[in-house]
Amino acid sequence: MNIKTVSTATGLPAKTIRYYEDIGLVRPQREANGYRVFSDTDVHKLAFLARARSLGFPVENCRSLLALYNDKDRASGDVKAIALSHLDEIDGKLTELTAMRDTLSELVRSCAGDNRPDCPILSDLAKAGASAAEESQKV
Amino acid sequence: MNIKTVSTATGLPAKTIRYYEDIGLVRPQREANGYRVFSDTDVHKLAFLARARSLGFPVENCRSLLALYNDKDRASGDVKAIALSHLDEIDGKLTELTAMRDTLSELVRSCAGDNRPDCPILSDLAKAGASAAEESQKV
DNA sequence: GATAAGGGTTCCAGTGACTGGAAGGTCAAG
DNA sequence: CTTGACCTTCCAGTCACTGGAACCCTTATC
Repeated sequence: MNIKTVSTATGLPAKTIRYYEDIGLVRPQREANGYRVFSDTDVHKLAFLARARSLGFPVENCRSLLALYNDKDRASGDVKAIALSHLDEIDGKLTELTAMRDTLSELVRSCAGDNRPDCPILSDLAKAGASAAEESQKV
Repeated sequence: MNIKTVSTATGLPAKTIRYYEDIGLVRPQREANGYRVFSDTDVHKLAFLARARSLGFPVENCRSLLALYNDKDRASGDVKAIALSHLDEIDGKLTELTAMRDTLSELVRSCAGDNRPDCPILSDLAKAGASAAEESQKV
């Protein structure tokens, strides 16, 4: 299998597949002409990676997950630990994004959005107490 | 005002403030010794930027917002347009992250997380139909 | 045999928004 | 005169690709 076929099969851009080889996630064979040849195992690995990435796992987590997948003596606890910490990460981002959306949608709601210059959005951004200085106090 | 003071006042790391100067968001004066001197206006600008960034606006949006803020003949509609498109962006990310979290928390829930190797998380990642190939079909 | 289309290859640079670190200049206090 | 806390610039690294240039290989067609 050449790279284009694998790209179509896994949904990963060819560039990404080459990148994954660069960082040692897959090691396809080479033909005499230098072309990569992917085995079914390679394709399976890449599909695994694509799925893990689509769940937002960082590449280094994907590497660990792949290693665990290939380790028949693994403990599912190790896998779960990675997943849990990633879930935590996601929950943190969700909290942050939700706060942003709430603030922002309120600002958008309150802005006339016409030809006049008065703008509650800009007023909010400029208002003294709202800077990140206070945000950082929280931590 | 020197950079440390401004950093404390705005909550922005000194490195970030220098970076903002690099990309032309602020233009502090210089003392004879080469030190940056920030006026109240500079500090106000930086606080504005900090607040806008904390709402997730990309730096280039911040630049536009700052320009609109300084333009007394602005139309609030221009501000609102930027905010709306950013809100859209955020909503997209929220949707994506929520989907990830739902999938992931279900997987975590179903995994024993003990010393045995059986792991529904890995099974899911490895399962054929779930690759990003199908995800990309949706688009 | 020339050529064009559609593969493949490598390598370099850029993305966003910083962040870390090295190497060195400045300043006030003791 | 030294210490320590400032300040400066510049270079490299982050993350996970992505774009593009420059070039090679294969197959089909003229």
